[in-house]
Parts: sequence; C-alpha cells; structure tokens
Amino acid sequence: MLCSKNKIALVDCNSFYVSCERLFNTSIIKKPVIVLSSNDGCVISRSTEAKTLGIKMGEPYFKVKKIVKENNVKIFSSNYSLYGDISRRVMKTLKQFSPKIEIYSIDEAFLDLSSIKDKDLLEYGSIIRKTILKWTGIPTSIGIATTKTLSKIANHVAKKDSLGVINLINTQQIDKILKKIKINDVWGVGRQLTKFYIKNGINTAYQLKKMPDAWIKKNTNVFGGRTVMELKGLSCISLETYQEKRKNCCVSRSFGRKVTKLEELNESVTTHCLNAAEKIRLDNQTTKKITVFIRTSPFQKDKNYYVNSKDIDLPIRTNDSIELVKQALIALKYIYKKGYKYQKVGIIFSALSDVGIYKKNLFSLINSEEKRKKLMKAIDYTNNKYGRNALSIAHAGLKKKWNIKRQHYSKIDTACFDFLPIVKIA
DNA sequence: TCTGGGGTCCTAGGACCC
DNA sequence: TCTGGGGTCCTAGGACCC
Repeated sequence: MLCSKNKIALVDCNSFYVSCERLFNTSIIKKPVIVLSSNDGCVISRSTEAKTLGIKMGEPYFKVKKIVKENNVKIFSSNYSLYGDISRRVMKTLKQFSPKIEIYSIDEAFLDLSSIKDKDLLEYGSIIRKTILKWTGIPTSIGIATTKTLSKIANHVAKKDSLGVINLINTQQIDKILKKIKINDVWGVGRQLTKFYIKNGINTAYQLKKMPDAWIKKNTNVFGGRTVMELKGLSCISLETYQEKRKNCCVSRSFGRKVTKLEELNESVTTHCLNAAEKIRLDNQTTKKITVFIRTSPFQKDKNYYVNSKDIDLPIRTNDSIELVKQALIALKYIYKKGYKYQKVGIIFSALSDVGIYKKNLFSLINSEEKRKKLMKAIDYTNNKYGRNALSIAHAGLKKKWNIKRQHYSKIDTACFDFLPIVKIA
C-alpha cells in the first residue's frame, strides 16, 4: 500500500455562527436561521434551511427581508464574544487529534495527519467529527488530501456528504471530483481571477489543473502558480503551526445612523482607538504609525462620496492609549470636512512590533513613562474584570448616539456573568 | 430607509543611490 | 537641446481570505 507523505485535513464548522446560537436555543434547530454582520447589515451565516430558501452569503439584510418574513426565518445579530469562546473550545478539542495544527480562521483549522495510515484516514476523520460534536455541540465537515488546496476542495464536497468526511488520498476519484468543482470555488481564485480564467475557457478546477505550466507562468502571478501546483498534488503552501503576531491592527465600525458632526466622529475615533490600543497591549506590542480613515456611504451614488485617510508617523513607538488618542484626533481633524454624512470611521495601527525590541528613546521621560504603563495596566485589568469600557476616557463620550445597531442580539455570553442562565430550584 | 470587519501578501512604480 | 544603467527600498493599491 502506498503511503503519502503529506496528509492534511481541513476541519470546518458547519454554519458556525448559526450553530453557536443553536447551542443555547433548541427551538431553532432544523429551522431556517441567519446571523447578521455588525450593524445588522449583511447575512454572514446561514443554516442549511436558510440556504435552501435562496438566501445568499453576504447579501444585505434589507434585500432578504421579504423571504425572512414569509418563511419565518430566525434572525440573530452577531455575538463575537460567544463565537470566539466556542471557537476556542473547538480548537482545543482538535489539538488532541494532532499536535500540528494551523488555526486558519474562527471556524476552520488545518491538521497534519501524516502519522495516520492511509487506510485509517476516513475512520479517523469520522472520530474527530463525532468528538467535536459531542464535546462542543458543533457540527463539522472534514476534507483530507495531500495539499491544503485539495483539502479545501475535499471539504467543499464533504459539506454535502452524508458522512461529512471526504478523503482524497490514494484515490482515483480526484479528477472526477475536480471536474465538478467550479473555478470560483477553488481556494485562492477570487472574483478577478475567476473572470480572467473563464474568459480563457477555464471553468472547472480540473481544467485549471490541466493548463500547461508555461501558460500559467505567463498569465498569472506566484499565487496562481501555487494554486495549480497544489491542485496537481504538489504541496506549496505549508502548514503554519506557529501563530505569528499580527502586523497591523484595525478597528472600524459603520455607524447605526449617519454622522455629520466632528464631535461625534471624535467620540467614535476615540472609542476605536482605545479598543485597538487595548488589543495591542494584550499582545505586548507597540505601534509606530497610525492611520485614521473616514468615508460616506459608497452605495448612495447620487450623493457626494467622500473618502479620506491620514497617516501619522509617531516619533516614539507606543501603546499608550492617551498618547494614541491624542494623535488620532489630530489626524481626524485633518481629514474631516463639514457637510458630509459619514457612514464609517476607523483606525489602523501599523508597523507593530514587540515591546522591548527597540531601546528606550533618548527623549522619553523615564518617570512619566513608567507611571503611564501602570495606568494602562490598571485600565486593562479593570475593563477585563468589569466589562469593556468600564474605564474609558471622556473623549469617548457616554451616550454614543452613533453606536451600532444590534436589534436581534441573543444576549448569550459564555464569558460574562451577567448573561449566565438562571436555574431556579423549587 | 437599510449594504460588515479584520487580516495577509504581492506588485508596480516612485524615490533615491552610485 | 542632447540625457545610462542598474540596483535597493518603500508604499499605495489591489486581490485574496474568512
């Protein structure tokens, strides 16, 4: 029996956000359910039943309202602290099945299964699925193959398979399956590449695999080349088992309603800046450059569209909230123009690096720097214990009239005591 | 009326150098 | 008025992912 070297499984949670909501609400099992993005804007997770009704991924909520009403579809605003917590439990369980794991996103992970015998792979995948379901309540699909791109395809097929596991290792079926995979369903082929490939008569994964190397080299970039190699079974994208720290940190939100006043923009930039600063402090990082951006709605074509951003290079790397907010507000003032109805504002910290990589700046005052660090620590500790924004600064505002819309929130948070279910003992 | 948020990587082109 | 060749580094913007 042949034994392949690379054996990669992609484990993907089915309708992840919907599945998380179902854990705490049994009445929505086997019913059409959707979860909306921030601000209740777009559909970002759908149960199988909702997919059957024709509700598409990423569609604006207002466009599917009719279907929702007619079919009694249950709606949820997204609840990221819940999904994040459930995700951690799923990943922790997965780690038991392979020490080499790459957490690829909130709901999927690649596993190295090289140590499993070829003939046992399908069974092993099945055990993984059953364990995840039993321990966390989350249904998954598993695709196993010799490259990441092929395991993505296997996973795609597994989603519609009754067993929920597909193994493409040592099978004669690969090409037969690739012929059924539409080109836009190949990992790494997005909107632009799809357009280009179809124009050149490439409509399926199989057709892409069969393109001559010379053509690929001439017509695509390194990405395109890698995808083709991977379809052929040559691994080009390795498993990243070590999680690198982020290089950028962005916090942005659309407003619940349009905003025109600078004071309100100031409040939201401050709020986002505080959140971003907390994030990088949590990772023990500092930033060297901040970018503030604002824009009006890109969808209202008849009205004036305005989008702008301003970078500020910081003289000294920092993760000090107060200093960062000060700079952010300067940047905002620079790009703010009166008379526009703003839809979104955000802040990006870039060129992040670990605290301590750079030596102390000659011009910074050691004493006040130490005091500030202690203050930041105290703020983070308090907010961690009593909820985000328990301690804030006055600029962030209290009323936050511009805040996001969240009309269908499930109010479940496995990481917050306030939302614990109450058990009454008679 | 109502259209998400947060990332990474690649590439072309400009600035600058000798 | 004519105006080389080759290299590096940085950045903005695009494409992709979930």
